[in-house]
Amino acid sequence: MLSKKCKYALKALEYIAKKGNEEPILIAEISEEQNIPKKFLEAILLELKKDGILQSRKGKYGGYSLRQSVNEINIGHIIRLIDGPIALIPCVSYKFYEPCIECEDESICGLRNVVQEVREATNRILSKVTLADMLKREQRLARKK
Amino acid sequence: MLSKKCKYALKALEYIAKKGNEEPILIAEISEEQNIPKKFLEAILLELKKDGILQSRKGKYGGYSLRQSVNEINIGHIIRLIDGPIALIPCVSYKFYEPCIECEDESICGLRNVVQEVREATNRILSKVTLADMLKREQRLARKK
DNA sequence: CATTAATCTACTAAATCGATAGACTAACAA
DNA sequence: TTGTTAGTCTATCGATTTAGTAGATTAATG
Repeated sequence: MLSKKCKYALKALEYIAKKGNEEPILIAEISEEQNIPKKFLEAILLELKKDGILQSRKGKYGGYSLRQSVNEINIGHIIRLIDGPIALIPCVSYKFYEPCIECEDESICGLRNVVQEVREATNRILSKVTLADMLKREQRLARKK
Repeated sequence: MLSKKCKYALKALEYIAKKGNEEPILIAEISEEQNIPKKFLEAILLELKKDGILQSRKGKYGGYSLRQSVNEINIGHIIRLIDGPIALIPCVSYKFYEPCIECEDESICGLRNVVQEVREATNRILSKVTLADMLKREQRLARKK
């Protein structure tokens, strides 16, 4: 399950993306509009900045804005950044690979074999979806109503 | 990520399945052979029993055995039983559905739309894989080596 | 230099995870 | 009918993670 932190991150990114890139947006504004605890949001935005997704300016007329384009920002990447591995077991994860302690020989592990398939399927989807896509989906869904 | 508990559950089931269904198997034996803390394993097997997957007998010649056939025991079901939802957000889960508090209208949520796709893909795989399949995969992988 | 707004450090409450201890109960056998 | 065996139930515990708060600090602007 995605953590609240991760959902907050995605909502904040959506909010910033929707407002366009003219001028920086205040943490306080995002916090109020999206109902995210301000102090918590600060930490989240900072993480996104450190990863190069956002940029910020201090002081008056300061705030946050996108550093990457909405087409570059990948949803799977955000999830991994905030929540860590998406894979169900670490021994099938590319980005967070770790051998299972309990497993003597992962090359013959049946569970690993199954979970690897799940991982591939998940990745096939997530690797393609960007922030721009998510916004498009939102518009499409709204039109359908 | 799957919890240790869940991996223990799957390993225990594999162990019981491999030994065949002649006579009940002791918690102590599974614990030693699979390196699972005994007391922890007790709780796990009990859960599997309460769900109807295992059966048990107390006292001498007692122990645990499969109640369902290896073809009936679905891996996704075990994961959901022990760890809860597999879906990345509760609002796309069939078994553990819950609306997102922060979301006003889930029918137009872009994230939900993406995660729903992931869920479908995951489910397509997991709904087909049984304990028997996992054992077969193991044998196939071992032969390939 | 005052104001504004992001950044940094530190802390806390609650929940979850992994595990353990010990009393209790059912099955069997002598 | 009593001792032994082995699963069941209740309770607790330490460590870690999650969600959130408080307050001091730093940088940009006017």
